[in-house]
Order: sequence, then structure tokens, then C-alpha cells
Amino acid sequence: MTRQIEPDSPETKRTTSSGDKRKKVRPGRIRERNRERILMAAEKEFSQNGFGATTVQKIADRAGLPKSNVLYYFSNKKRIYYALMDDIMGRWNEMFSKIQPEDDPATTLASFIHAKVELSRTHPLASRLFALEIIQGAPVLKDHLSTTMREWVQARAGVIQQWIDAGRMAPVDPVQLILLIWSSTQHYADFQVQILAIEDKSEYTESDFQHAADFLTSVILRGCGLAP
Amino acid sequence: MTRQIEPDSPETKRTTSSGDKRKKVRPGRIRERNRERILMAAEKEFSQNGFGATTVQKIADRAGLPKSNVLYYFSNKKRIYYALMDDIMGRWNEMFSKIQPEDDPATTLASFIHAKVELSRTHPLASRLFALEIIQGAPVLKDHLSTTMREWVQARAGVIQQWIDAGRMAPVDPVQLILLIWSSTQHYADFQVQILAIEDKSEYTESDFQHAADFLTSVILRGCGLAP
DNA sequence: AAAAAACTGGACTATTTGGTCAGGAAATTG
DNA sequence: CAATTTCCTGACCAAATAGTCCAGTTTTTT
Repeated sequence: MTRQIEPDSPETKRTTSSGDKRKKVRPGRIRERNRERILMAAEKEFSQNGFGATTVQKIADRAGLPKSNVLYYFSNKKRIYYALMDDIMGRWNEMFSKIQPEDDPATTLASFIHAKVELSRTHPLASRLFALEIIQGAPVLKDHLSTTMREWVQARAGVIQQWIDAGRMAPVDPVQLILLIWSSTQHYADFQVQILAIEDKSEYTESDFQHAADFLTSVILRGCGLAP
Repeated sequence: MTRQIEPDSPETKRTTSSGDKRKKVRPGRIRERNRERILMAAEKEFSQNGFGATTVQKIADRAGLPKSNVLYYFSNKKRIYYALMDDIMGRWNEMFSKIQPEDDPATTLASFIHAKVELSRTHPLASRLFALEIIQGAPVLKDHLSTTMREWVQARAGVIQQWIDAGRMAPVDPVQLILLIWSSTQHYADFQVQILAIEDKSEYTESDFQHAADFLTSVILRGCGLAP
């Protein structure tokens, strides 16, 4: 996808295309690996402390690099943050395919729910980082929200509305439905600590996510008149 | 309710009971008014920047007081944060009454949803502050989550289970149901910017919340087999 | 009205922060 | 192999920060 997030100027000369992780580190190609390390460290730090309270030094320590090296790759703290946001939005964009009016509402919604829960499971840090950004007023992503993401939602909402008009599901507000799915799934990553505390567990198992996805699917589908 | 949050030592001598806002300022009772100003300013700043990135100076500026004065009322930054968390948990505790097995499931759930949406509407900053705390690992509230809040949820879940056993609603996981309601309602405060951007509005109206509450009620009740 | 308590605010400090920079190491190239 | 380009880093700095201190002022109590 195209890079849209970085407002200032290009972050640093990119010798290789970014975005594809875990590439086998070819000798002499330290660069990619370091960049990746920094981003992973930054994701952890930012999602734990927020942008303002994260120090470049802590990112550097976690990445096992000297601070000046981190600032060599990303000329300043904001650029690291932008790069992360970019990655996150990219991943989110790739994940969910188009939906068609001909598709089956039940299967489509179910697979959307599962995909979103899966995203919470596999990328909890990214999810939390996104949540922090939004809660704090989306200083970086505001534009993205009112363009790309808005169109994304409107397109899906349109199809859902067609399903409703065709009498294939109950008449519920499509945008609200998307928000409901979004929030209830996102929750499993963002409020992990709360859920674990309430359920008296120390960590999620894979089947917890399975269970959550099944629960959400059954309630929401029934709530949309798509199950008995 | 009892004050449980403040871990260190008592914050400062409290001459009057806190928690009750907007008391008419009696002459000479500057204290309450200043305390309140500071807490309101801090709520705004913390919920916008998180704990670490909020400076005492900014709180002071917003409260219209000199920094040293703020530090006179609250001996350090943490104490301000604790006081806020305390208020938030207190409000949350007061808000939701006990539920009984004899109650009607549909009405009870509906009024819970409405109350929670209402809380998002009237106290968005508190909601976001709570969300920030949880996302960042609940350093302050962790204990509270695994005791008070856990019991709160378990008690409600027990009643819901009784409803299910009595065949008064569909067999859904009660804890998951509470989480679903929690997350979907909380969302309206926490992700306000995202929702506004997606719906292309500049601010919520009262009827937006009404609409949201109605939507959630209808889908979730139907999802629990509590509506046709 | 005097003494005590509560409050105010400017000056100060030790520490931390983001970011710069000059020069050295390593790789690449001719 | 030498020249050139790329990559890396320790030392440094100006700005900002949480919190202290204390001398003075206002309010409350006696």
C-alpha cells in the first residue's frame, strides 16, 4: 500500500522496501534487521507508555542499540511513531477484503469477526498503540480516519444496507453494526489486563480467543436476525 | 465508598470529604474549589497525554494556579492521578445497582446498557483516562480489577446464569456478555474521534447517544434471545 | 487582636530529555 | 588497494521537568 502517514518529510532514505518483516538477514544487510528491531522495540514502548512518555533511550535499550544509532535510522522520535502508524494502517488495510452484495451476510460477518479477533490476538501491541492514538485525539491518524477509514466503513455499510433492503437480515444501522464489531473485538487486545483480572487468569490461551470469537459471532449474528 | 486507590500515604490532609463537585463556594472555602479545579484540569491533561507526558505545569496552567500551589494540594504528580482514579472507580461503583434473579432480564440489561452509554456521554474524559490506565497495563488499578471489579462482574454473571438456567434467555457466556456491553458502550467515549471522523460529524449530539443506546439494546437483547 | 494554621508564588536544583555533531569504522567502489 | 561513500557512535548541550524551599500573605481559631 502507499505510505501516507508521515507528515514531515521522508524519514530517511530507504534502501530497501519496508513492511515485509522477518526477511532472512543477508550478510551485510544489517540495516533491515536494525530497522526492524527499532520498530519492534518502539511498538512495545509506545504502546506501554504512550508517545510522550516514551524516551528514545528506552527504545534504544530495548533494541540493543545506542541511542545515536536509533536516531541515525529515524531522524527523530516522531518519525519512529509515524512509521509504526503506517505499518499498522497498512496491515489493517490488507487484512479485510472487499465484501459484495451477493455474499452471504452470515458468513461474511462471521469471518469479519474472526479476522478481527485474530488481529487482536496476533498483534495486541499494535492494537493498543492504535487505541492510544485514537483516545488521545488521533493527532497523527486524524486525516486517515476521515478519508481512508471512512470510505472503508461506508463501503461496507452500503453492502450491509443492501442486505437489509433485500430482507436478508434485520434492519439494524449498518455503521453502528460495524462499530459494534470493531469495538467488541478490539477490546480483547486493548483491555487484556482487565479481562484477565476479571477472569482470574494470568494469560490468554488460544482457545480463549476462539471462545470469544464464537461468543461474539453467535450473539451478533442472532442480533442481526441471522441465526435462530 | 471507601478510598482504596492511593498506595503511598495519604495524599494531603483532607479537611472536607471529596467527591462532591460544584459545591457552592462559601467565602474562605477556597480549598474545595481549588482542589476541584486541579482535578478537573488534571483529568483533561492526563486523558489527553497520559500520565507520563502530562506535566504538573500544564495542569497548573489549566487550573489557573501556580505550579507550587498545585504541589501544595497534592504533594506530587502521582497523588493527583490516584485521586482521579479513586473518583472514577467511585463513580462507577455508585452507578450500577445490584441485580436480582427475580428481575426481568430484558429490562435489566437494557437499563444497564443505557446507564453505561450515559456514563460515556457525561464523563468522556474519565472514561478515556480509565482506558489509558488499562491499556498501559493498569499499574494503579490492577489490584482493584482483580478484587472489587472482579466480584462485581462475577455477581452479575451469576444472576445472568440463573436466568439462563431458568430458560429466560439464550445460553450465552455471562461474563462475555458483560464484556460485550462494557466494550461496546465504552467505545463511544474512548474512540469518539474515530466515530466522528467515520460519520463525518464534528461532535456528538444527545440523540446520537440515544441512537447508539437503542441500537446496542436491540442487537444485544435479540442476541440473547430476549427479543423477537 | 493575637496566635496558629492554611495558603501562595518566585527562585532554585538535580536530573532527564530530544537532538546534534564530529570523527571513526566498515563497506563499497574504481 | 586506495579512495569514497555509507554507516555508526560517544560526547555534548540547551531545554524542560518534578519537586523543594521559604518568606511572605491570608484566613481561621482562640
